Amino acid sequence: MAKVFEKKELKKKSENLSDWYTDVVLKAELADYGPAKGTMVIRPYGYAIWERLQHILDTMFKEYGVVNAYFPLFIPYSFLEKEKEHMKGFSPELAIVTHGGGEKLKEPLVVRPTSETIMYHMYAKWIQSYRDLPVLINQWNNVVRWEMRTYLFLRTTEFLWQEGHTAHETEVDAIRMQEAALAWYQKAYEEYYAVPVIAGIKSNKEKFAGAKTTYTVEALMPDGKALQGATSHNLGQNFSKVFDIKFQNRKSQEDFAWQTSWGFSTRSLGGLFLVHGDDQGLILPPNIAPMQVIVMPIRKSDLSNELLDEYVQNIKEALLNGGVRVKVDAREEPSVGRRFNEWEVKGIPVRFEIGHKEAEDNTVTLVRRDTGEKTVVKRSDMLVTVEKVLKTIQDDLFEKAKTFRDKHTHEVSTYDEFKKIMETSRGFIKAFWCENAHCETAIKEETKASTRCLPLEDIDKNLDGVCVKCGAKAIHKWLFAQAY
RNA sequence: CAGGGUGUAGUUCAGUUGGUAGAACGCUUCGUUCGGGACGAAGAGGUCGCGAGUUCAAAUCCCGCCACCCUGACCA
Repeated sequence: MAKVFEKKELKKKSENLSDWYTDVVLKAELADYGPAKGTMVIRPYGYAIWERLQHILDTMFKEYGVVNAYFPLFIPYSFLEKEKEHMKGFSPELAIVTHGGGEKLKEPLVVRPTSETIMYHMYAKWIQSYRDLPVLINQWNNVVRWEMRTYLFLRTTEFLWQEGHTAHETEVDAIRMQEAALAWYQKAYEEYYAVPVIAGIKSNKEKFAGAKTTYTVEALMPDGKALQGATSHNLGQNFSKVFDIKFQNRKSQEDFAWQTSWGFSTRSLGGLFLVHGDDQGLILPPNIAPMQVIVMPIRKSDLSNELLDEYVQNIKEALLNGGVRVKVDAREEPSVGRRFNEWEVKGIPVRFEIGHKEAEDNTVTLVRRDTGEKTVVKRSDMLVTVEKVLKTIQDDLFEKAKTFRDKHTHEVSTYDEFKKIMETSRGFIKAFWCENAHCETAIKEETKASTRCLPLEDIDKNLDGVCVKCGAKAIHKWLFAQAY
């Protein structure tokens, strides 16, 4: 097993997850605190990760036929009031502009917490006929929700996301869209973030304000709390009826559009960082890492370094041509040990150490960030080996996270077991629930665990059980956890 | 909003009974180094969170305010 070099200044993940998280986000230069409360600056390294994710999701959206657009940041206050549930859900966390240009506004403007209302106002103008459908529009933007307490990436006053908003002829079409979005999110988490998720449907209490149903992907964090990774909503005709999105259908009848909305935010990055890091810092899965390989030339002052530099350049070009995202760290300072540490904190999956030895032997020394394992690789095998190692790291990280998740998923049949787990290791709990909101609220108050979802794979199972809380008839095992 | 904590150099912090500002790391320059946080020399850097007060004198004492962090309720 490879030697592990301890970080002197970094807080230990193994001791306190939340201290470690804050520390690593700042030291890896992912983000910094903004001057106004609850705001966050996403620094270039953190933003590069977000840009990768944007590219990945955006490609999937476009293949499906979703197009991008941009809608205004400001929404007339009255728009929010139109859909009752939507208003009720969002009113406590709205930022409202009351003055502009030195004058009090006649109608206050809401800084968008989400764009259903303003987009659907426009959709009503654009949609007349079934021939205008479907409308599949996404926007990459920022939204503001005035949270009481904020946390880097996981909960900030302003956050970045994409919000897809669609209108369809039939509910079947809408549900197909809703499911497609959920599948994209699952894929982003599992294949790129290497974070296993459970896809399911939200309870009435937990669903999006104004939605008919909400799909979610839920991930388990190392402290046993769950992160709602992304959501996809079937809005039914709730919004089309209040925003008057009417069209004439194929039978020449007037009908309201069937709608969906779906979103994936920078919160997901918080989950990504929490899941994979260790006491040495971040570990980024190769598929999402902006830099997959960091090449470190190791110079000698008593030798000419010309050949070494040339060899390093040659390696870099070969990697780039092979489609590997690579950066060379040829800085003279600080010393090499410190630079190793910097890149480890940043979680670059693979490091190449290239000194005179490697340059002479036509090799590279390859070091895995996740295991610390060092191997000497022949120049001729380099590209194939790197690709293999990157894939192995990606798979290993996913498996490791999945093993943890499965180990911390408990099926319980009694409320005592339920409470005991919540008091100790936490994690996911699968238990029968009668689907009555009273029990859901009581469980949350008593154990902090809320329903996360009814896993999709269990929806069609009609089991014969009793509610873990009240003992009434229950047909589904729901997934519970304390939420982030 | 409630509870806890903290505000002094870029960062982390020390600063005794009130006496006029310190350390470490970081930063800059020069030189020697580089296979796991190197070393030497020289340097730059402060409205002690803000306001009012007590005092000959306040980082230090009193009063008020503000900001941020952590823990809860809310939430993607």
